[in-house]
Amino acid sequence: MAKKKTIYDVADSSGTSPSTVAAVLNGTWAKRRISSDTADRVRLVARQLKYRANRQASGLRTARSGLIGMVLPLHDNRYFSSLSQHFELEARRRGMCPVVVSALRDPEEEKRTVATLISHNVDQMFIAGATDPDALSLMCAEADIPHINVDLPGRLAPSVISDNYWGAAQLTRQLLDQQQASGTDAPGEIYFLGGIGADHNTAERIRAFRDEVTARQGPPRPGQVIACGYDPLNSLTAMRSLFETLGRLPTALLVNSTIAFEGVFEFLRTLPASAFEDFVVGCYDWDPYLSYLHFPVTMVRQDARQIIERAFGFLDSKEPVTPEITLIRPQLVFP
Amino acid sequence: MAKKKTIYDVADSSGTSPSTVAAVLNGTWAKRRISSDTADRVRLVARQLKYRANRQASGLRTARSGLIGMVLPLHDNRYFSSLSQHFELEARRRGMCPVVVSALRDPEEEKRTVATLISHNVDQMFIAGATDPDALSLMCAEADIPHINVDLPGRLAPSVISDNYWGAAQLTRQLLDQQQASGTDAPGEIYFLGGIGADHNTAERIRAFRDEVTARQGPPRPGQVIACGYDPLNSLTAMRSLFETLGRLPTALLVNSTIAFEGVFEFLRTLPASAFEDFVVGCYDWDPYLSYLHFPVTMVRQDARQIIERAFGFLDSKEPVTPEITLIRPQLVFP
DNA sequence: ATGAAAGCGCTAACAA
DNA sequence: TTGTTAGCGCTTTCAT
Repeated sequence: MAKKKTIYDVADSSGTSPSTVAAVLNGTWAKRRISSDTADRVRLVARQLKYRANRQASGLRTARSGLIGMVLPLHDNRYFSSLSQHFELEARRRGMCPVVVSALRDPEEEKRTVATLISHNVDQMFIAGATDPDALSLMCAEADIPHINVDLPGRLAPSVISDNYWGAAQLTRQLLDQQQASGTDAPGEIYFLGGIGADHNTAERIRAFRDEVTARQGPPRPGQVIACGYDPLNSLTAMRSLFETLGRLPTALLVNSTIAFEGVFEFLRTLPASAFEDFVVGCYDWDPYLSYLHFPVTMVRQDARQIIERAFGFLDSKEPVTPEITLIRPQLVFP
Repeated sequence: MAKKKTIYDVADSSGTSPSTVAAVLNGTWAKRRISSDTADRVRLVARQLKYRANRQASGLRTARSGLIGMVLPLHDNRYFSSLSQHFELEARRRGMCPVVVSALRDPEEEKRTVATLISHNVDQMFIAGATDPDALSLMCAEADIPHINVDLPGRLAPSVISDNYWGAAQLTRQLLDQQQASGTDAPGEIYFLGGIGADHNTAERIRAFRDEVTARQGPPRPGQVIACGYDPLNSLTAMRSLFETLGRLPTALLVNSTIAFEGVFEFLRTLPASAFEDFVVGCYDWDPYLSYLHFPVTMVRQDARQIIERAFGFLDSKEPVTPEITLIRPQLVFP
């Protein structure tokens, strides 16, 4: 293979110097007042030689890279992939190369990932849905890399997250309204299912659920909140035992994630149509097909676009960095 | 902020030399036969100083980067995100840092993306679902970067893609069987809807559809294949006008993608249950919720894991590179 | 308006 | 077993 061309090759072939070539080719143009003659010649030769800049070299020199990193739990999840999609869009708009890496909610993997990205000198970092955002924050801080938390809040950097409390409150209220309309709003009749109590987002949603239920029906029993995790298998089991305990469906149910909903539905589908007569259900998170089931589902759709835009807003601004939390309201999607 | 530590700092503080430090810290360990004493001392000091290797520098020197790139159309699509998820997994397993960038099926964006990745000296490249794989192949070849096509085949590098013909043939046959079972298998009664005829994958699926239909009922009329694109709005319109033309649903329908299916369903849901009596439907591509609709849907699930694994197989092997196409059979998912 | 040269942090000969 | 040194390709003073 032909050896890679460098600015020296271009300089030689165009009868100029490396520094001139560099200036012409990377827009430092203005500083050095280069004649448009030379500039044109350099560009021509560069094209002929198929010169390609080496970002490692320029990065080494400038201590920057043009890369912007994002650690993400997973790709195959509608909400997360929506985050990364918008992240890439905004990164591009800023002339940077987005680098999204998933770390599977594994704390060690998250740290390794961040360390790797730092070693490649990413200019900025998005920490999305990390299990321990602050640990990653520290790493970034030590490397002097501007960074921001997204989806889950941290204490050491600005965080832009969904307003989980608000979203869950709206959804709960909606379910309670529907319940009331069908006259089945007896205390103890609405349930929250799915998620992990220790998780910040789930905790906020549960808090909202409790508050709203309390306002209408008095404080819920502990058994009304079933934080059985996200796995469909768990939610299937939980749903089945709930049904067996009650001898029927609850009159209202809030499912915490589309994934948990899969398990719930797996059970629901086994029931006859009559079982759904006085049943209202909602899901925190959105999936187009959820609106296509044989009973209506109210959903909460998180605003990935706005979350990302606001997050970039923090990184773009030259304001001093304070670890404030910005809440972005999700959208209620009616059946 | 404290200035960044280099191997020189570590060398000084540990009373050794830069090359020793480098050797200890990056596993060149074996070549230089370093005493475990020095090694330990170096590692200790490195930790104390919070030394972090600079991959740009080492990459510049070695003409490698430890990065492995992937260009992808989109993130928010179950199949693609499944591809990237497996890609990352395998990349990690090989000690490389995966860099996935989406280019929105925009040929220019694809080229820009690949150029950027090349300029960062990625060691290998995955070209997934690109609009013009060969253009990207050429760029990689010029930069001497081993690369591979995935999801869509190219002529200049090995390609690992779904066996679209096989999958669509299976699906079509399944639909024809069901149709036959209900005695509605009159010629002209099965339709293919969605996708773009010019797209390789769609073309293969249509070819299979044609062949299977021909075998059973004789060649389909042109109108039985409706390649109206992927947009749900288009498929909604197409579906509606098909219904109006026939005065009812066709007895069998193969929808080419879950996205197109959204539009189809948007129309179907407006119909009374009676309309579905003699209706069988299949979808090329998989979504868990599609099995939850009020009528059964047979799906084709592409095997992202195997596609990625085989693709890595090509890159791992030292065999001479030939632009062969490897077909991976998808899985038929029954309702 | 342009060139020369130092140096970013690391690796790999080559010495010792 | 370890140290010295010459680059990798680029940017950036400082000269001219």
